[in-house]
Amino acid sequence: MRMAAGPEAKPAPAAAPRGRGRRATRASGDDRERAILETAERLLEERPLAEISVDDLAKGAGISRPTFYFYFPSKDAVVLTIIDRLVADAAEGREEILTTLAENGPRAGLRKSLENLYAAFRSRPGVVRAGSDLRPTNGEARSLWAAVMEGWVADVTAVIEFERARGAAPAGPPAREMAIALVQMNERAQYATLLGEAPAIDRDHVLDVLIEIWLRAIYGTPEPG
Amino acid sequence: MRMAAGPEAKPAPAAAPRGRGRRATRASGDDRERAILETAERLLEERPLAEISVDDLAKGAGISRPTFYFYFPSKDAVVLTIIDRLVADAAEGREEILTTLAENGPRAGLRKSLENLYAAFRSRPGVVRAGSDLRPTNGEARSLWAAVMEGWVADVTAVIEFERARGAAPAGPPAREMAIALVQMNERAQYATLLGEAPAIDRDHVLDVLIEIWLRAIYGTPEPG
DNA sequence: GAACTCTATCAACACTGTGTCGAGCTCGTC
DNA sequence: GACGAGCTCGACACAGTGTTGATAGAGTTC
Repeated sequence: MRMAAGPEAKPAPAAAPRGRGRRATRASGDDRERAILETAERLLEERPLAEISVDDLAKGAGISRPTFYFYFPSKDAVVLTIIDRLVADAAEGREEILTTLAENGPRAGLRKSLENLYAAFRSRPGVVRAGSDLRPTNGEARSLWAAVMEGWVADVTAVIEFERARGAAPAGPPAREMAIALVQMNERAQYATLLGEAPAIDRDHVLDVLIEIWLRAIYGTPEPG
Repeated sequence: MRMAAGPEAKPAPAAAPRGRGRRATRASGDDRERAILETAERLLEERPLAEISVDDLAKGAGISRPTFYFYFPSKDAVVLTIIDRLVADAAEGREEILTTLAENGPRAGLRKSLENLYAAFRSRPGVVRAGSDLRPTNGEARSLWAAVMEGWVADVTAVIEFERARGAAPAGPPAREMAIALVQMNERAQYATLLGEAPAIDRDHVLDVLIEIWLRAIYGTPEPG
């Protein structure tokens, strides 16, 4: 299986490489590129990635299939471009989580951070699903998501360590491993809810439930009897 | 996209319908069917499902591609058969979780239940990955897994409600929604660890970390400062 | 022991989708 | 007015799926 996308190792003279799209240019065909991306976003909200062909994208953008390949090296590359942007959007409004927590207190601060984080995702479930669908077959999708997860894990690890250091949170498992579990829980639970999966937490409760578990996991010690 | 497998609505006279495999028979060709399943299991530990073709399965079982279709309606059907069995294996040794908890106490009981639960999965990571890879494109895989999750969620919901009723656990979010989040966390974290994903909890710590979070989530109340 | 049936087998086909090649069009500019 | 760069697509080669139809053998049944 060929690894999709990535600018060719061809000449590509001047002009900065612009993401996963066309081989460095600035001419008019930018419209086409945008049309392809918009078609993909639209179709992804209608049906899963596996049911969208390169031809669908080409037709949707008003070009032929071979012409599609002038703009993108594969269907995957289109989706990866869209995901890139989504992830960037999600990261954008994000403030330093430690600051948010300090300013608002644990519960409200956590809620603020997570609400902000998921805002971008909630509006494009189809894109989220596509990204998830891509991971099994596409190494680039895997490493992109891995990097995103790693970022969140690092943040949360810092929070846990900070709270433990100032005596607000009790000792427990290694902060990083707790952080991984919590971030993964959020990923999974939010995804299930967003895509309307089988057992899933109700849309209006997800954050409440997840936050409560985070707080208990980080600040609480069980005294089971 | 055709929905894979399922016994045909054809005549199929006597003989109980035997899962997703051949159209009801008992003749010699059982060997072939087994050979296909074994080939699939073997190849899945070598490479992902997407890189295994029907031809690979046929060749591996010493038959031609059309003959494969005599035994299974599709590649997906083969994988679903394997998953069915894996899930059955996993459910097999399982005892009533409430009993286990009552007998061993929360921490040890939970550990015992989860250890037992994951024993079957740990030995066949390739099959687990295949099941996961199948979900995006195969509705049957989705509902099979949904049913499995639903079973676990029901068990855990019962545990939480029981512990709350007897005063061992404090009130909190609806038991079922907590259960969903916790079960989903386990699914995701165990999967990441089993498949050696990017940020993942260390193999030797997963259960410890997950159990600690479960205990704190179920029995603990945070008093954040 | 001829006719009949039912399992099992595969060569050849039809189809869908991907990605490539090469020829050709349309500009701006030298 | 011709050269090159950006852009376009018809036609191809390929890989994979699922189907059809013909056939071989094994096991009744009369």
